Amino acid sequence: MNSKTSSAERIREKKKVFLLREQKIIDAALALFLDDGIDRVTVSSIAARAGIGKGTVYKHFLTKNEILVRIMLDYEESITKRVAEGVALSEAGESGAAAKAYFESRLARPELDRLVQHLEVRLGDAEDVADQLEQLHVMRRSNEDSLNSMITRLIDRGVLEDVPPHYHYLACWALAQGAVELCFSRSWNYRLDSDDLMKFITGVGVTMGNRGQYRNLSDSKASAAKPAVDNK
Amino acid sequence: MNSKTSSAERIREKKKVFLLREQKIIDAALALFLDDGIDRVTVSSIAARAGIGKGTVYKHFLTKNEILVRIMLDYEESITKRVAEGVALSEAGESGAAAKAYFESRLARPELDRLVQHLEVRLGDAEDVADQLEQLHVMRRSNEDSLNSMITRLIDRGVLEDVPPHYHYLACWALAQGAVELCFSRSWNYRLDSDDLMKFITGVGVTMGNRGQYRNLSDSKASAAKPAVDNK
Amino acid sequence: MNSKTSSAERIREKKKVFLLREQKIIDAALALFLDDGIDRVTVSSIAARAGIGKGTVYKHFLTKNEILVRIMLDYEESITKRVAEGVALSEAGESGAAAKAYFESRLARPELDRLVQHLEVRLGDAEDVADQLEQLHVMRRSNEDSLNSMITRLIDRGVLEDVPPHYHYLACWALAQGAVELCFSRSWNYRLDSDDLMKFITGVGVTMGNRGQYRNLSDSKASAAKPAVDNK
Amino acid sequence: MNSKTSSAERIREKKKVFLLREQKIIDAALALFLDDGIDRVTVSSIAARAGIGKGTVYKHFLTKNEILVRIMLDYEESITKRVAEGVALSEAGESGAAAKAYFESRLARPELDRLVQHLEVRLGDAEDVADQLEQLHVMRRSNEDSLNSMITRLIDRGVLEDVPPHYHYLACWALAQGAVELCFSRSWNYRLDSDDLMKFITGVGVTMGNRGQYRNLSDSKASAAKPAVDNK
DNA sequence: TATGAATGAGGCTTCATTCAT
DNA sequence: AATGAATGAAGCCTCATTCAT
Repeated sequence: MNSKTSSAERIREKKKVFLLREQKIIDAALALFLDDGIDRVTVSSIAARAGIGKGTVYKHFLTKNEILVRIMLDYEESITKRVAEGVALSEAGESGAAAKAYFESRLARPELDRLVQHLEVRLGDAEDVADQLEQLHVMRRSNEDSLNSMITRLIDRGVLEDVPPHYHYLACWALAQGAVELCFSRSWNYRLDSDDLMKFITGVGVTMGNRGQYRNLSDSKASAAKPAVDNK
Repeated sequence: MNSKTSSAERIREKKKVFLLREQKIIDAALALFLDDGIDRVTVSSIAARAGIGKGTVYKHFLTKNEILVRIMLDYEESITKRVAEGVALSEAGESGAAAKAYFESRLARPELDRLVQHLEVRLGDAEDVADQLEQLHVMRRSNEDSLNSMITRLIDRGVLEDVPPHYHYLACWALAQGAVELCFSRSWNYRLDSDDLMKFITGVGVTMGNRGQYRNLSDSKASAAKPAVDNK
Repeated sequence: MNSKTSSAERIREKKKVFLLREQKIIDAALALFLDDGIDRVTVSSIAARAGIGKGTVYKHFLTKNEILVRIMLDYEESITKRVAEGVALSEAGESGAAAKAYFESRLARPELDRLVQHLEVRLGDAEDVADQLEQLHVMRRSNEDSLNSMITRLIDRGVLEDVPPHYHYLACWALAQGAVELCFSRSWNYRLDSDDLMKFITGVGVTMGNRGQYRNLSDSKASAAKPAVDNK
Repeated sequence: MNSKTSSAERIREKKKVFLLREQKIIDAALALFLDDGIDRVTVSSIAARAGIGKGTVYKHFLTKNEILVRIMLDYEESITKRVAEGVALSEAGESGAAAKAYFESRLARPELDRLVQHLEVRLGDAEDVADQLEQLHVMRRSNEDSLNSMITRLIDRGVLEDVPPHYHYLACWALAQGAVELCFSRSWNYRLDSDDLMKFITGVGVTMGNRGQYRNLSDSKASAAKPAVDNK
């Protein structure tokens, strides 16, 4: 009996150690990606930073790519969670809460968000992690239904421009995506006050698509100059 | 006299052929990048696609990276040109023309715009081509002055939110950047009607930052929730 | 306790195997250099001759050049050791022992000595291995002090010509250097009896610079013709 | 008649121009070898330095190697000539004149002499210039007969040690060879007063092998210490 | 005749993955 | 179970030589 217990204990213990090490690998990889750039990270360096042997990494991940997707999945999960909270708030009446939550969560650690963006590009259509990538997309789309219904409601209430509901959150996604990239662009002189700048962009994101702002481009010449007035 | 002429002719002819071949290389590289993904393109494959020998590539470009920057510079040039036209229009009174030109030129060939974005990341801080990259940034910044004064005027006229002028065009940049990425994101179900979606986003871009839309996030709880109310 | 021992054993065993393989690489490189000439030796061929994979070579040496310096250092070490013994003998009274040891050690394997000379030239000022090359020179200079004092003593005793002490060992170095090259020169018909020839040269080396042999070249016309007479 | 003359003139003129250009190529190659090191010289760079096209180089030399041998042959010729003069002097009574001429001609431009040494190694047994290399060796050996008879006479007169005559000039060759290398060795601290040092070595070379200095190495322990005394 | 663009074999090096210990 | 030495495919770049103009 005792031996059984201790054996079960031991197994549980081992699993725990195993999981801890897995996390260690991911943390090491993440740190290296952020420090050195995607290109310069090798499986060797990850193992070294995690303080384990290179072969051990392959006990946890079948290929190097799996480490990458894992980082992406972990990140996406955290985003999804925060957005879900925002959506709940929105449905409770705060119309902008979802968008705000979305922006804030993606801009909370822009360097990480950007890394995930780039990892995704890098993976391209790697065959070995096709499944996990699909999983990632599923995750991202998981909010679509609730977003759609939320936005539809806002449209019905006249808050948002009456366009297909996904236009709104795709625009949001695009702006957030670009905002993250903006944090690291070398093409601009201003980068000091990025905090306030990000608040401005978030503000734009939260209100973008509000009624009265969408103009068909064909007549934008005439109307684009005066939307502020029109809204009154 | 005749011989002189023909000799000069010949030299000009050679230069033309040379430049044509250079363009051939760039086209081949571009096509491969778009078809196969950045990683899978090798100097060999570029040469093969261009129908020339591997060594010939190095008569035109000192390193592989130089091909990449060249693609970037060519693209940036076309963007810069179109934006300059838009800025001119804006100053002639059409307040949204600059932003519109910017969006339209970047969204004209989103796959190319995206490629350039990724090439830039890939290049990172490659020591060869550091100069050309700087040149690229200079090019991008070249519009800043005219943008700044244009926007300042719009702010003075009360069209745009009174924030530092660069907030406006950086937000624009971000949205365009994200919009491009959006075209290729596999995370969303809707991708059929992208034309109209892009118009919507362009519309957002053109009007973003117009007066009355920016709310300080510090009190966003209170205020962000109410634009919907205010609008009624 | 047993496990500890065996673990330590295993580590030691591994190190031994590792070092053996390293030696294998060096031996393979050495053999190839001597057989095929410096130019024709590639990392691939070294690996093949050592019976290992190309990549394995890079577990032991960071660059190809490091293999070269390693050969040089190993050789220099053996020379230095033998010369140090000779110097000790010299100081114990046998005035020519140092020079003799020097010549004998360099002429023991002239093909190897020559190889090292050429490797050094080939390395030129390769930036990798700059450190190791400096180490090599340090090693060579390490005997200078003891040589200087030894020779100074011989000069004081009237054995050697009274010139700056380093003249003597530099002349020695030069003769040895040339003697080695002589073994492989294709410019001369006689090469059969090289053993006896080398003894002759060694004899020259051992006695070169002994008193009465140095004539200032400025009046050599007059005097150089007569040492034969003087000696009688 | 006039046309014939002018045609012959023209041909002669052309040949002259052709030969001048050939010399230009050689000079360019030589300069580059000395400036940049053997490895870094390409056919392209030679052509550029000579101010002609790369293809033109191949009108004068069938392969790159032929340029190298040509440099070697030119140099050897100059040495041979000077030595022949020295030999003549020697036979006129100045016993050391040949050796002295030899040393002085080789040490006159040590960097060039060294270059030729290295070129020879680099060429190894290149098949394309095997003939010319043989020619080079023939040239070097061309003096052997006169050297042999000259030295034999000196041996008979008791000036030189009674060993096979070629021992003497091979030792000379070796010392000169080493002396040249010495000029460029990085292994020694002293390199300032090289002029005087070279005179010392030349002195050694001129008198090396004079009677009384050669000791069979088997009994060198006993005798090597006292030759100076013995000679008196 | 002089040219230099084109060629492609061949060199060095990196790194994801495997597998024997 | 953990390790890390071994592997070799694959990539970038150089340069002697050729040949069409």
